[in-house]
Amino acid sequence: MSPKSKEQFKVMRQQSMAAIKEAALELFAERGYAHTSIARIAKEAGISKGLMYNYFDGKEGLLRAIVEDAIEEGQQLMDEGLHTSEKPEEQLTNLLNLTFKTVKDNLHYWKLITSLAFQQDVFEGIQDIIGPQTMENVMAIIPILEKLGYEDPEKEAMLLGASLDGIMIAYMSLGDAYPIDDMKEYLINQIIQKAPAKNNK
Amino acid sequence: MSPKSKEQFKVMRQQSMAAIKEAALELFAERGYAHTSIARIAKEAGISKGLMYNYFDGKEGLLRAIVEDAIEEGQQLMDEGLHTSEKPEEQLTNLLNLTFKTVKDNLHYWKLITSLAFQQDVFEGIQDIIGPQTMENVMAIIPILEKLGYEDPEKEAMLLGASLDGIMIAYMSLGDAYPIDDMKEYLINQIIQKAPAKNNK
Amino acid sequence: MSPKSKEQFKVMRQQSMAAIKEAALELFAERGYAHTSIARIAKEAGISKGLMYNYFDGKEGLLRAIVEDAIEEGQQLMDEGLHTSEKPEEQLTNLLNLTFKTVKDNLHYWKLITSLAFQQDVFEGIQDIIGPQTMENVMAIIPILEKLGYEDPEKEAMLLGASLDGIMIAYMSLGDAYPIDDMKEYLINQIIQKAPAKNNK
Amino acid sequence: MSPKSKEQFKVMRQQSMAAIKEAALELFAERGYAHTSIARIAKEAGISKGLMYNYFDGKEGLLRAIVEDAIEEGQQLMDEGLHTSEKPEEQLTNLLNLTFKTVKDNLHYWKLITSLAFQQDVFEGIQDIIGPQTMENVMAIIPILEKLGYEDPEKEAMLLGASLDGIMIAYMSLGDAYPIDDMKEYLINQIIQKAPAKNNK
DNA sequence: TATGAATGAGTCTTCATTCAT
DNA sequence: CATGAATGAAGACTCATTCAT
Repeated sequence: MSPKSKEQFKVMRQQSMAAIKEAALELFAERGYAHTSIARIAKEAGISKGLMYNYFDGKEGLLRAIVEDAIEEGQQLMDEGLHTSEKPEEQLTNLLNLTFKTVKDNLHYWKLITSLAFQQDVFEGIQDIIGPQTMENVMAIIPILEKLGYEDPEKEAMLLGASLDGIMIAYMSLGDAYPIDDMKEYLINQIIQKAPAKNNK
Repeated sequence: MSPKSKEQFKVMRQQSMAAIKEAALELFAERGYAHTSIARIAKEAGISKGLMYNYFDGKEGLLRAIVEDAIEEGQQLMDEGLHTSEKPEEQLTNLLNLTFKTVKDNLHYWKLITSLAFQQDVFEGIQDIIGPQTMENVMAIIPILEKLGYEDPEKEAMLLGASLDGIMIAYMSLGDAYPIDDMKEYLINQIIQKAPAKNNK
Repeated sequence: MSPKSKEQFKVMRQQSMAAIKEAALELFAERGYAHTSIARIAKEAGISKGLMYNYFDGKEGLLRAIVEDAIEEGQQLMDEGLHTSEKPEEQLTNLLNLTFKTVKDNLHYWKLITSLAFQQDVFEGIQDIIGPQTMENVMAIIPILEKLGYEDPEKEAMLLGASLDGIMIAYMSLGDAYPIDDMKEYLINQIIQKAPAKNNK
Repeated sequence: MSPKSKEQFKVMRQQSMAAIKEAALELFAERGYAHTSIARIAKEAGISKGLMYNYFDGKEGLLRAIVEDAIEEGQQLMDEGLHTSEKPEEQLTNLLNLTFKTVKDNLHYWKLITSLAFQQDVFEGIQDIIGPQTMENVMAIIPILEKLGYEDPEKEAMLLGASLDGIMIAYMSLGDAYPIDDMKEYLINQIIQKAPAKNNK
């Protein structure tokens, strides 16, 4: 009733929601959305099944909330990466380094996102969130590639986006058996070296 | 005196199996394995639920049969592509053209295969079939890239494999909104052009 | 069309029916009626599922046919046992020896009959066959026990019947771990020895 | 603020479990395990199909829980029967009276146990519970028979066990048409009378 | 706010039986 | 007479969701 207890409730609410999302994220990513039960999530999060329905709009709503979090976080990091330097080589290097770091640090998020990306059995709302975001990321890279002298920076950006997706998928599938750091270095080098250099007056 | 001949039975069986696999392939690819019910497959294939169990070892067995078909077909095409020319540029061009054509012609297969490739909720046996096959395809490209003068053909092959995966995924997600043919041309050109040319004499 | 082929058909018919009953008996006895499928019986008997329905009235009809065979055979042996001697001790000994031998030689039959005897989930017709037969066997022993001097031969016959049932069940459950031959000797001795001796002159 | 208390939940659980076990016991005993469906049990118990799975590990788990209850109860009564007197005749009389009373009072339990005892289509775990228990009961009787002067108390105990089994089966099959009380009296008398009397100085 | 008992629709799977040939 | 493909009803089991407290 008192303002203080309202504040306390809010904190508890946040904690519970975070716990639920964290548990669900890990389970969705590792075992798949369909094979993860609400009961299991609740158990892992240390709360009751019923409580989940106080905070999220069912299982689907929970998934949506997680995906939205992931997108938001991804966007923030992408923005940071773009504003660290003026030199396109460094911008690109920073951006890719950041991308790889982010994926490695938040493997659960990316496993989930990627697996949802082309699962048609997932609720439509989710696809509508993921698709545009990918587009945006590609768009952000175009100016950098332009400055590097690429004649067709749109295509190169799309190719880079596809390569990144492919590398991430391999990494997610194979785990540490995949030489992701070597691939990162190789990818960055290739993009910078094959760029028409003279443009860089 | 006149029971159905063995030949007749064989034909019936093969027709039913084909109908079931065809219906299941489309549904698995478009709606996902988990969200496709046996009842739906049977309805789509025009047979009863029970008949599926005469031919396949449950839902999982059906999936496995479909995947094995896909792998087998993919392998055949890959082999063909490698033996059409001696020039590495042509070999690569042929191989990639063939790959893109195959994927476009058998979109259901590839959607399914790709979606399974990093779905954790799928049975282990399936993963064990898909993984090695991908490896083999990458290995087959290494010698071609070597002849093209690449210093690190293994890495370049892995990068190419990843790029292909990424392009295919985008195409599968976005459909004809994705300029897959342009991407193919661009990819082929890039790989050939950025190859250390002098090696070729 | 010719008489000869009619005869041949009859022989084939008998062979097929016998093969089916034999296979079904073993499977029913060892795995239970409910857990034995028609498909399995047909496979074991080396015939097709459909053929079974030419000879028997479904799964239940098959069971009934087998039980009737068993009852008939049991009755024959019981009759033989009664007419081998005039001395009640020998009659009893013969009868029990024969009973034990029959059960051991036709374990499948007796396992099946006994398991059916107090399974309420079995079709009513079956119970109606088994119950009276048991009664008859008990009745047949009464005169022997009377001659042995028992004051209450009906009760003693019922007790003997119950003991036999119990021993058989233990043997069927435990197999050769149960000392059935020792039990037989012991049972026969007990019945003869505890009989009021003076009658025996 | 006021969720249901743990105590309340516990009561609810126990009520539901008891209702389920009670309904299942009766149905299993009267219609057989295989022919009793979960749906029927739920209907009879007045709960939903799903609830059963909250408390028991499937149909088999339910059966096991019931059997374990029966075994436990049986063991308790057996222990009581042994400690009421020092005279072997009275001990035996008490034990058998108690056994018959228990069976009559808990007919469902004993029908179920007995029918399971030699049903091959029942899960192995169940057999492993029933077998040893039967053995124990037989062993407990040996010392009493020894005191009564039997030369071979092991065999006599096994015979007694078998007779009891046989009587119970007849009673279970025929119901009140079987003179179970007369049989009890007769059995007790026979065992005591045929015992080598002089031992009893 | 929080709990977890209860629900019931939906799923996979089995199998006795039918039937065209 | 003989086959085995095909059927479909029935059963066990799962799990997202609701609700009384």
